[in-house]
Amino acid sequence: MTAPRARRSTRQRDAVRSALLSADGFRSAQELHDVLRHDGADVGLTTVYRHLQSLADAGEVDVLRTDSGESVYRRCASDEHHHHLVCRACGRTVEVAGPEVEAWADRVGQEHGFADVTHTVEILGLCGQCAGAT
Amino acid sequence: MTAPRARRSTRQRDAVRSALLSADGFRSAQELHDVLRHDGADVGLTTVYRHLQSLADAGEVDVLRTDSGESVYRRCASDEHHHHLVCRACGRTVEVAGPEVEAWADRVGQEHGFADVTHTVEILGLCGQCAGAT
DNA sequence: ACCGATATTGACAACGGTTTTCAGTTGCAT
DNA sequence: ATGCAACTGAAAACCGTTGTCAATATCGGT
Repeated sequence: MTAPRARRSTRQRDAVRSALLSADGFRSAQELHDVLRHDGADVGLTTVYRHLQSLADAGEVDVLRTDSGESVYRRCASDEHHHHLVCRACGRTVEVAGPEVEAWADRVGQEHGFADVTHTVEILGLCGQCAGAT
Repeated sequence: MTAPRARRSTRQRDAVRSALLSADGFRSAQELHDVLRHDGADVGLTTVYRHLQSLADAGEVDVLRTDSGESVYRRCASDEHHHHLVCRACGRTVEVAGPEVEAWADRVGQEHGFADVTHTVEILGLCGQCAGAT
């Protein structure tokens, strides 16, 4: 519960980071855990959860919630604020900017007297490959 | 698991419906259960979950996921596709339309070769009352 | 290189929301 | 009224996630 005074670099943390890097879409903690085990990295599931959380807190990874309620993580190329176009079938993800959406959300908030306005915007679809494979 | 062939009208289903109607924002299953019990309606938690799910499937109520991962439900005034401006503090909700956002999402999907595109858009903030009560 | 302080790890248990189970109850068509 | 299928709800199962805590690993100081 007490916050660490310094962050140490460990085999496990690096393993989680690299597993994220080798993924091309959002992955759940358990999926990443499986990948790591398959690669022989042998990192505890608890530890995977902890690092994902800490990386998310640090802004190194983006977090989304699936319809089933589980959290999925992704190391995004852009550090800027952006949104995602995600393939429902394979998880492939494209990072997209949407200046007009940002403006719209802020304006709507203001019009209704809301302060401290944030928003969540995600686009789902079937990517070219998955749509073709019908 | 087998789908019912007919839907019956019961005291419990009506109770859940009316509890939703008297709420002005999104409510969790457990909150609704508490309200019902407080009103002497005495409906089982399991039953509340079942009806919320069935009402959601029928499109009678909208469902959102909170940050903590729990589902919250609301009977919306509009049957049309719309989004929500929700107060982080009190849950008060305003239904908003966003034609430009719809267009933007569709365009982004198309540009990247995605088919069957849907989107989720929610705006969060502090409503006038809650922001003032700091 | 060695030490000691302390951050990290991981098996396991606990947690919280949601779903399933199943035996008893109730609505509704006949 | 009667029968059947839908409905109910207490309890158990489920599942992702977080807390516990003893053992271990890291790293700055020596």
